Amino acid sequence: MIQGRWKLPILFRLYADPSMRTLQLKRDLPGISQKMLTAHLRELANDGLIDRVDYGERPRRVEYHLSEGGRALLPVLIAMRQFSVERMSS
Amino acid sequence: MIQGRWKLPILFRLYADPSMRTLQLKRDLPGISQKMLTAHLRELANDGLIDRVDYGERPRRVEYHLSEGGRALLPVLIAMRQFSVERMSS
DNA sequence: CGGCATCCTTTCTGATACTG
DNA sequence: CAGTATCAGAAAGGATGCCG
Repeated sequence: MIQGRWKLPILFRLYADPSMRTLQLKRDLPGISQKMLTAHLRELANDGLIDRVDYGERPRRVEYHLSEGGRALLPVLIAMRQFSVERMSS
Repeated sequence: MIQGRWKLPILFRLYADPSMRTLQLKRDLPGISQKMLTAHLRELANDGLIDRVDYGERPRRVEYHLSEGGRALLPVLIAMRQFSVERMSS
């Protein structure tokens, strides 16, 4: 489920910020393409890790956040962050 | 570092069994090809997550195990396993 | 604004045959 | 036994233009 160039960056972003709009995510993930952003968001949603909320407004407004199932992944993200911290200081 | 079809399976295997020979790994990872096994093992070793020990015997004997740096990844693996358990039962 | 469709390139993976 | 080399197909990723 987390295989993919931007899966973890997206999840970490939604971990830091509970609710993000599409364009916000795009801005906060320098280098990601529109295509991969939507593709990965769709996959994450299909896997039940994130929720997608379309407010049906004009202009469109779509928000993403970690789902309940996705929050079960938090221990993994936290452990990953800890790992990266340890790795930097060694 | 864990991106790749077999990276996590390999790491979990070395987590369960502290020392594994190449052919053992191949046997315990049904479907992996010789190429991907050695490629991934080399990458994991280059990233400092596993140690590779070549005993220089004939026939050859090469063993792999989690390195000290790789054991720093254990909390991640444990959290992942917990996640998968929770996911199954829901 | 958010997303699709298309095209193109790169990367990844697997099958097979071969070496010391 | 462990690893390499080569080839071919599949998959992933990026750039661009278009739509409601």
